[in-house]
Amino acid sequence: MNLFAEFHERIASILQKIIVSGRLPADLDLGRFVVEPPRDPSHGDVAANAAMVYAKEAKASFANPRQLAVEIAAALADDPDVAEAEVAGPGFINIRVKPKVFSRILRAALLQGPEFGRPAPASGAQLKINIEYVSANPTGPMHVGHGRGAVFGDALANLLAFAGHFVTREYYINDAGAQVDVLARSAYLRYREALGEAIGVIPEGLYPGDYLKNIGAALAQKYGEELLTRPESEWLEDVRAVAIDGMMAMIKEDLAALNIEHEVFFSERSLTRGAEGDQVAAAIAELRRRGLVYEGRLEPPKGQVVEDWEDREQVLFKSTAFGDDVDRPLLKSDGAYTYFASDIAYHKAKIDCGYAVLVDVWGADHGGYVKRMRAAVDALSEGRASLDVKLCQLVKLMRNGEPVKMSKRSGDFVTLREVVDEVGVDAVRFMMLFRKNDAVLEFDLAKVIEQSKDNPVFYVQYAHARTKSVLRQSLIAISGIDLSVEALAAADLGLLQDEGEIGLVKLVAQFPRAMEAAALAHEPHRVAFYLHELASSLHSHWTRGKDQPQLRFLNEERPDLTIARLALVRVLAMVLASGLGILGVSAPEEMR
RNA sequence: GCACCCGUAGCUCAGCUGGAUAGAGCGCUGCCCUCCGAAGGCAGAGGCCAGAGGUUCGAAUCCUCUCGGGUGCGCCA
Repeated sequence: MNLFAEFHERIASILQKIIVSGRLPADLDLGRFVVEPPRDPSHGDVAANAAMVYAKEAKASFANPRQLAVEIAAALADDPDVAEAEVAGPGFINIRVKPKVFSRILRAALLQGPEFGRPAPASGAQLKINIEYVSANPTGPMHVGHGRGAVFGDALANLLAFAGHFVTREYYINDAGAQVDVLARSAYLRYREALGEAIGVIPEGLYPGDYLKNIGAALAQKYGEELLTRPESEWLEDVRAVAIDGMMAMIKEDLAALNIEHEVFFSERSLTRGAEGDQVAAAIAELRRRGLVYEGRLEPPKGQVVEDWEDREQVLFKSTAFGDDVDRPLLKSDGAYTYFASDIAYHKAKIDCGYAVLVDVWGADHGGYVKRMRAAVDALSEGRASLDVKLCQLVKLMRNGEPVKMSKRSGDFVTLREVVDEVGVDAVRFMMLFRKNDAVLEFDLAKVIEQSKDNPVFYVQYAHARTKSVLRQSLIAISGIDLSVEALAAADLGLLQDEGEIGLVKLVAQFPRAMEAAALAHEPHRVAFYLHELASSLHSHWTRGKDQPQLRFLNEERPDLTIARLALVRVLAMVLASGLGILGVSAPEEMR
């Protein structure tokens, strides 16, 4: 039940009648106006801009937007839910709803529980969505930047699932490029070390991290000294496989520490070595069939020196036909596929799976790659699928306002795991979601564990704990009280008349709309900000009970009012828990 | 040189796919605990929304240009 969506429908049907009467054009797009909570509460509960949006189309029959607004408002006044509908400013329609509407919403929220805010399945808006995130190279442990993409992708997946979509969480394993060969060589060195050899300093060009020692040991365990005497060409493949498996196991552990679990791990290597043959070749052939692949030359990039530029004829994808800046090569000079070619095949596989929406979560340093990827998806899907690439900006790790030194020395950097272990999952997840994905994030290790109002994680969790505290308290203070959903739903919710209570109810009424908007925009941070606002409103109302005891939730002289208030408190607890659940952050019962 | 992202209070950031007098936290000033959890709240000061044009009933939001910061620019992934 979404109050604002309901009024959008009602106003649309009023407009429809005006259309039938011939005073508005028949082809009017009734989705263009918005119905929203007004920023200023004195403007009422619901505001619509329909009259102004259609001012141009209404010109023939209405002298000005206000006149159209007056007609709409007059029609709305007959609505049994409307207490008052008036026209303000250049043509805003401000609606004040009857108290029973809020009682109804509160009751619906109680009865729907965790389902509150989820669009009805009948809305027909469910999409098959694939969201690919993390996809860190399997060559080392994840750092904090990876963590941001991981948390963002995971919360977005939760959000889209909450919004009723069919969501698949996917990880693309870059196990085919040159860097996994480097990984294999690095692991081989550790293997020799594990067998007792003194390997000295790790040579330039190999991964130096200590985390490879385990892989070396595993190799020694599995192969004994067997690989020592063989040439690289004979051990590379096996060592690589073991190393990649080991790295992926490590990455999965790091993700598990953040409560993240992917459903699909898609191997880049499988695109060319899998059961389905060479899917990259197939994808290129597909594009070629559509006349989007040709042999040609590229200009060297201007404004920067490319030392070993070799002007040669190459196989190009005509991505400029889909908005890219230049056409992109599909084959390297040695004849192997470019990474882009593999990625085209990978996205083709997702499209062929029937996904209507593809979401890729990347680091901001891959921004230059977005246009060509979207071009490829547009070319291959022919409108059946859309691609949204979400770029996550970097994370600046701080401690008490001072940047944390990231030593460039061999493999010595702050890992994601270290941060999670230090401050906890909830703090990491919430803080990374309390910022827009494309804004640089300052992450202060000291502040996120501070238990005060300037730490939004605790601020919101504390609000939830407080609601639970009241419910616990009520059981002690009022003997025989029934806190079941059914009993609370039967309360006379019209007794909630204090402005603080009404403000809270109104925020609850906005929850479905806020979640829907966040899902539509692919912006989970909006969930975090909604929760922060709700928490703030609760804390504020709570403190009013200090000076005005009659405002406290528990009022022994007014059992009917107390039950109504507890119904509100229970809904608040549920909405907070629901929102925190989308973010993947826990909702503690108490925080003493 | 080109493309993409960012520029909002002293600091860190929101601003609900164009709405009404631009918001929050920190910091600063002054307040509120015999009382459901003060890990909280209230009040005040603080802004040419980088700048200039344009689009329209209406712009922090959309378009163009300028300035400033970041990222990237066949064969790396």
